[in-house]
Amino acid sequence: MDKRAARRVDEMRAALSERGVTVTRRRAKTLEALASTERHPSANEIHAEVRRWYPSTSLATIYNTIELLKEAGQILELEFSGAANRYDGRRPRSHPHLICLSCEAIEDMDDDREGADGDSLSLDRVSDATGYKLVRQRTDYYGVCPSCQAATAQPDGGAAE
Amino acid sequence: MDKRAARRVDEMRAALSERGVTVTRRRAKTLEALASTERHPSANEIHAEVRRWYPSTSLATIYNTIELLKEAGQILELEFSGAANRYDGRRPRSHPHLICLSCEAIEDMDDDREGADGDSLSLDRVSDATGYKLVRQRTDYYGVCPSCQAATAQPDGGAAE
DNA sequence: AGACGGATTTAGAATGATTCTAATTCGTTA
DNA sequence: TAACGAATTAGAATCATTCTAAATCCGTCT
Repeated sequence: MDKRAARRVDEMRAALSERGVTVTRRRAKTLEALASTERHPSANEIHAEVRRWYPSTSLATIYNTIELLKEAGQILELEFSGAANRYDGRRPRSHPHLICLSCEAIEDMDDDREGADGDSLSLDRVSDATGYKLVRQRTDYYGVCPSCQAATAQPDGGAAE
Repeated sequence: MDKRAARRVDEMRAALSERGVTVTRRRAKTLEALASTERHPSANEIHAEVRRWYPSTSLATIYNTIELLKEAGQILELEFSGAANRYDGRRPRSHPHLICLSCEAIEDMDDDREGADGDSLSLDRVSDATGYKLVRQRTDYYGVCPSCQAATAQPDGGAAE
């Protein structure tokens, strides 16, 4: 686990403790799984990871922990109807994602130098304009990622279609 | 059905026919249901509407028609994991929505005078910046709509919290 | 150490939207 | 009318998520 992930785990831990939630060993592993990947895992993938340490862990426990993290505002849930939801535990504030329709990869769009509150500013502006009391936003771009494009490219390498 | 809805139904019809899809009576009613409401109905709601004319209509037929419309780029699908998907048949191009977490209403955010291609410009820009071949985007704002705020307001009507 | 109590966890059942399947019906054309 | 392909139906299947009741864990007190 790199330094950034460790810092993130500490933040999540603190946020949970603050709400009176015990951070059990399984929960700790769940936090680690979330903090140490860029891949936006599904509940199943987190489950598989936690199971490597605690093989008896039930999927319900993973969902339970995810729910607690959501309540604490420490995780971003990306909903899909056909497929499993995906989770971003590294950057819990709303931010845009790039979603590959071919390989289902999900990438953060903003780079790491996110100055101040770029996002919430916009939330506030929209709240003012619409009268809604907004709490989060979702912005996602759907398409085909560069490596999937390469994988399906024509042999002649020319311009597409 | 107002003029705008009628025009929209014609567009959808044309788009389907162009692809060799027969527009049966059930399908026509489905188009009408989609074109004549601002409410972003779920498959179930569309089903209920179509059933008023053709009571034997199966839910599978609705999903089938939705699929055809998606392929023709004539409908916007808003996915949710816990709840049913909602559909926007009036404005099939990507555009932002306001989603009320309390009453589940979904409102279009842009007003009607959408000049040219505000959206796709942004899609192109992001495509260039990321190398993705993007085909659509999703932008949604989640919060509590004005009328739900009013419904839960304190009796004294003072500033919140 | 032993007992207690509340929180956590488990396994499996329940839920609900969506998709699939096989059989039936419909519409058109000959 | 017969025949064909497309559309439709009812119900089963799928699958992520949530629920439930029972079992387990863990810290605390005796």
